[in-house]
Amino acid sequence: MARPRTPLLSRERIVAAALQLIDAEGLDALSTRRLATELSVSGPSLYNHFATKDELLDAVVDSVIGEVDLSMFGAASRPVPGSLPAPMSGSTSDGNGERRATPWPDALRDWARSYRAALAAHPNIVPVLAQGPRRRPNALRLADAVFGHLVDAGWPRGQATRIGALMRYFVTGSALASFAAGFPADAEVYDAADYPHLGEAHRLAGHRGTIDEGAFETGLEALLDGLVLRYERLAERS
Amino acid sequence: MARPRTPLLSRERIVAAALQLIDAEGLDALSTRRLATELSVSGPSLYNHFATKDELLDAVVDSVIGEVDLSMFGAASRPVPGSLPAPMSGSTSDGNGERRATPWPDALRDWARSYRAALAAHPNIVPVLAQGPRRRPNALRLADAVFGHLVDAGWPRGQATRIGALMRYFVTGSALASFAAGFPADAEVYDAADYPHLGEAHRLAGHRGTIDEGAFETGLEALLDGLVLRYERLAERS
DNA sequence: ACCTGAACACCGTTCAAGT
DNA sequence: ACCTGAACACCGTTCAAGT
Repeated sequence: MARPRTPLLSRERIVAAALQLIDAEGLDALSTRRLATELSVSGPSLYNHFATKDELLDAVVDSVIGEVDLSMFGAASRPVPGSLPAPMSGSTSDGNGERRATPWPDALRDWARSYRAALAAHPNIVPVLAQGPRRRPNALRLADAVFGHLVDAGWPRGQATRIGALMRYFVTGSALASFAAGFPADAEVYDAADYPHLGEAHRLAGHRGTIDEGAFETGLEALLDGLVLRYERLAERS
Repeated sequence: MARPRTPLLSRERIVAAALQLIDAEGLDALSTRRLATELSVSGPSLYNHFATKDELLDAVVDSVIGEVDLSMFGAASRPVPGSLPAPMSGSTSDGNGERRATPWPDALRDWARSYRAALAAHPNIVPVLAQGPRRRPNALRLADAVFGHLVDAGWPRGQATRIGALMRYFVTGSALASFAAGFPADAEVYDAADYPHLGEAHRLAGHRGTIDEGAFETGLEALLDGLVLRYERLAERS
């Protein structure tokens, strides 16, 4: 066949197929040869669009991060060329055309939920994603939006950095793997002599959705309460 | 050579070499053939000691979790056969020989720090470890100790489960990857037009130790403050 | 019981060749 | 520019053979 008149592949098509494969069968199932087969081309064809498998993975990760809503920070959530700019819902206009920024705890809460939802939809790729923004544009935009909003809200830059970090810790940790599903459903595992308090642990996996979401929400609200406390102490000193 | 009089390998030696390889060169560098070479044996030899590579990885993960201090919960931290039982430092004896359990926020704080330290020493294996306890004895002991302590402290079982989960989210998230090191040290990356607030981000990687630890400590204390608030509300209602 | 080499079905990546 | 098949140096795992 050699070169067709209209290209068989595109970066977008490759990224979408890769994500689908990772979601369905895990990170280990993504091989360049398998992916190529899925796309009905030969293995080496992919190298016309990505220099290495790592570069492809970077693109997959950034496409997932692109799904995170950043509008509460007054930023467009997606830098995809040609896409419409998002409305500035991070600031609400009052009757006089003035803008009020979303209070930072509310912005952080909404963002964290959207962040978790985007990642939890693709848990198998979270280990790659957690490596940080690196040179991935959507990940850098996310970091920029969070940091900028916190600084604008009055947090010192050093504190704002730490808050961005600890929020990422919590969200990526919660999306990396289900807590409840980590406990085998087989009651035989939990020998009372070895694990006296895990007698009911075999029931956890059956409720994984509610347990994981409950833990995330409890942790998120506790974290925000603790940060509000620190913010108030900050104000007292000035 | 065939079978030697004294075995060349043991599970312990294999696990130690595997962890060393993962720490030094990453999870991808661990191949059964490479590991065998490191141990001066041929590839298939490992299959006399572990049924699969996954089983070997499970053993590596559990050896890391075995390093986590659980003594603040009044539990031995390591179930290794033949090891001495840890002192019951989770309860402190007073002058009358009575035992007082460590207050749960203090126990949780000490445990979280030890947990993070153990994982942060081996970040490359955290994605595997975050899959949950499964059938790994040290991981099950850890879950048992945390849950038991919280329930004994008066937390309802459902809440205790969620707290165990959200603590794991935060600790694994913080150990999975450095926040600071995720930002390239190259100032060229942070185009002011695209990322208006990241003008100093290229300096982050240089301070990775202090930034990551500061974020962890801030998040941990905020989380504990938020949980104490909830614990007080719990007491009010009864 | 515990090691070996040979073998099988895979990998990521390079490269010359085709249009 | 974009695809192909052949090739290279790797994988995890099985298995018959050796002591």
